[in-house]
Amino acid sequence: MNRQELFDIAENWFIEQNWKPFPFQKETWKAFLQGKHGLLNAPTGSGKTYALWFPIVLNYIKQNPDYKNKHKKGLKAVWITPLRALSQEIRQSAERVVTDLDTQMTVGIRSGDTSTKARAQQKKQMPDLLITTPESLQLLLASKGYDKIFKDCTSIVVDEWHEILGTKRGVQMELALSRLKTVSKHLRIWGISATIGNMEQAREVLLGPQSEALENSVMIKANINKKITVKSIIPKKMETFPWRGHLGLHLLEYIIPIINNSKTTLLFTNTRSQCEIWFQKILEKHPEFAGEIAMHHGSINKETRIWVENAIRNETLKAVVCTSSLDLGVDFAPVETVVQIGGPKGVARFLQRAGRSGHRPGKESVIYFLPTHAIELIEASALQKAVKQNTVEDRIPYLNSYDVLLQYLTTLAISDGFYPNEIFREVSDTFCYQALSEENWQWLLNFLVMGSQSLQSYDEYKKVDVEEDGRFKVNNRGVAMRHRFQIGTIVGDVNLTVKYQKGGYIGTIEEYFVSKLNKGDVFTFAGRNLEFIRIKDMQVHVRNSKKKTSKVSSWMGSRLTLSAQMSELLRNELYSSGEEREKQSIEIQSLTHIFERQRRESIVPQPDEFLIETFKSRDGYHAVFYPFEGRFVHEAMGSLLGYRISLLSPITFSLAFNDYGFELLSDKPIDMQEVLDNNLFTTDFLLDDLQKSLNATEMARRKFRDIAIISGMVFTGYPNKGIKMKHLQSNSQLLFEVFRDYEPDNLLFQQAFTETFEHQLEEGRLRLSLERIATQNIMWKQCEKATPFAFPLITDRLSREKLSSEKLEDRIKRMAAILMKK
DNA sequence: GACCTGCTGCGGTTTG
Repeated sequence: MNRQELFDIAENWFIEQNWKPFPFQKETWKAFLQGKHGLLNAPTGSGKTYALWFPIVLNYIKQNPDYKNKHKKGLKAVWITPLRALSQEIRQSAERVVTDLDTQMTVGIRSGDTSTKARAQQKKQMPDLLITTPESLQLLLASKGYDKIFKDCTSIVVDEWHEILGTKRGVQMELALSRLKTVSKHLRIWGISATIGNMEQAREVLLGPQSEALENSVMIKANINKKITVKSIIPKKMETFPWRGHLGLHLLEYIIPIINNSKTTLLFTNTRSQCEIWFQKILEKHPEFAGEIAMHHGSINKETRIWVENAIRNETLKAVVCTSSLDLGVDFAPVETVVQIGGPKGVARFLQRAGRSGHRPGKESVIYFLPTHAIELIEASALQKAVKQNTVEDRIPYLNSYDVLLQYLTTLAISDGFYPNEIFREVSDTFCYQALSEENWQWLLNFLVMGSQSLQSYDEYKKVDVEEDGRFKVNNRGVAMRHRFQIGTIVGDVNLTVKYQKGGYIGTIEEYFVSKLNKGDVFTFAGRNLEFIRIKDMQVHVRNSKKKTSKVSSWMGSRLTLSAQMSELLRNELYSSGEEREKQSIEIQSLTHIFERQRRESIVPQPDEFLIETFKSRDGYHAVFYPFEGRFVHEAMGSLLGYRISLLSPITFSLAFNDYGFELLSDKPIDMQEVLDNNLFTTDFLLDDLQKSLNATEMARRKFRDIAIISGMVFTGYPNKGIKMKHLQSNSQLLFEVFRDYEPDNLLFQQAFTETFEHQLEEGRLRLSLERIATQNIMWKQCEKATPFAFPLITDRLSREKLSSEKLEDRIKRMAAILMKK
């Protein structure tokens, strides 16, 4: 069958379905059938699965003209999804293509949800088309004879590539692909990605920089312009609208008509506790919604979440309060309206959420933005622009993640073993390890065989043997077993399960929250009021309570920072406040009185200006700086500046920071003129000063915990045996200290610092923003008291507390105490 | 003078 004939089949199929073939699908089939690799830039709900299942099956037909009589069994294509929950839908589209084209191909899913028995069965006879996760793919690479499984695999599709690109799961994917390129001789690699800023780089990471695959590849853009309408909720009485805060409850009544006027509404909150509070408050103020609204976040029991998802689909719910747990996942056609409560911190996240509504081709997406404090209205205005200009963030790929590489090498060593030369070539073709030196490679190999220099006398770190023919192989079954348990790069927090005494799981909660509770205390979780009874076997036993309570479960998640794009948009909106009123957005207009007050007491900076405010209060001498660069950069810049000032004359500061700026507070006045004269914002010796200024070691220590687990140095325990937090924490800490004292050139130890600077403190952005400040005029204003801009910062006691090592130790002690009790 | 903080995701024998 030639290509044209195949093409006709496909086209007819589309006509029969009464679907209009989108040009991008034809384009994809064409490129695929020509043997090209590619990256398909298409949003969810655009028929992207058909765009690839089709050519995959057509290609099989092409290679087996007699396919109806003689079906050739064996794995032909692998579809990678980062979310197990998406597998079913992907399977359905595959099955439809397979049956409609009248082949006998089989479709299967392999993930953590697949039973052990089914997995074993599956390995004996692989389905033709397999849907799986990055982790399960690695587990396949960890089994003997994996090369035979993948020998005739012709295609691998990485779905939602933008989601995993900037994560260690992405690195894991790069490594798997580097192996499969060799094992599967006729492999086509395709990625599917939503629009991101660095689309070209996304392709490079997927296929390998300077690789043959990249040369023989295409980028296909679906160009489906979705109409998105953003509506900001602007309080009628701005005068009483708070300057700070994050819950946004004072605007609760504004969303009631929105919920009433729409079939189904999703309310996105930024944190799980915020989600709990909003759910509770809506019901409290509007009991008529009882049974019609629900809640969804990552700590709620899975069954409940699935129930909620289905209820959305069946249109039995009016509204769901949720966190980003509903960002991705099953498409909810009935969702008409989306509300974002509080700043989404990034444009992509906002668009993603907007796209959850109006999920039908040609339908408009509507998203309401509910600000939680005054300055967030500037963000609202910025988001309006962002949507118009189609701005989106980059996803920055990881570089040199030695921990993931060590895990991967161990994976290969427990299956068939590997020859270093062959694997080195493959690995150094990936984006992540393109700069991997021969010397570091040797270090890693040595680490596998000997443990590191300082761990040589401990046998548990000697995992891999070198065979006579030079093959690296794990021969210890215990090592192999434990490694399989621990494949993956997601290191979760240790949580306790919350359940009723007579059974019935409600969800998970952090130990630190429970540690604050006493027997009989009532707290809100998963929308219920629960009475705390006891902790037993890592479980929190509770019973329902009618008592009122103000204790709402909270979790210590990672903190979101304003993205670089959002920051820039925000600054631009701020500058626009100086323009004529007609040119301003309604959000900026609504802030007029705040801007006026800010101008009265200080200034609103213009593009060429950098604002510093100083004033004195009961608490001491305040110096507030406004780079508008997001909290991470401010944390770094604040400590950097504090350190540099203290070099001029001894002085101690406490630091506070938020997304808009940072504050140095001291009991002595700062000689600001001296600060300005000494050019303290310079990028010279940046890294060095940063190291000295903040507790980089403490931050790195926290990063190291993940690295130690991913690289396999610390074992997280057997399934269902309960994880001993104490051990986990202390083991990785112990290793960290050993390396710090005896082996500072250890690559994993160093990686902890690299990750701290690049990912936590965003050194690159810090540098850029310092350079920007260098070109601006410094506007130093000596104020009487806190200005509207300064107010949120100086009252932010929470961010002022810098994490100290004592805190961590306290935490471990508490944990140990709990473990001892049981 | 305004203030209830901190997301998501996966995996859990193999081999004879």
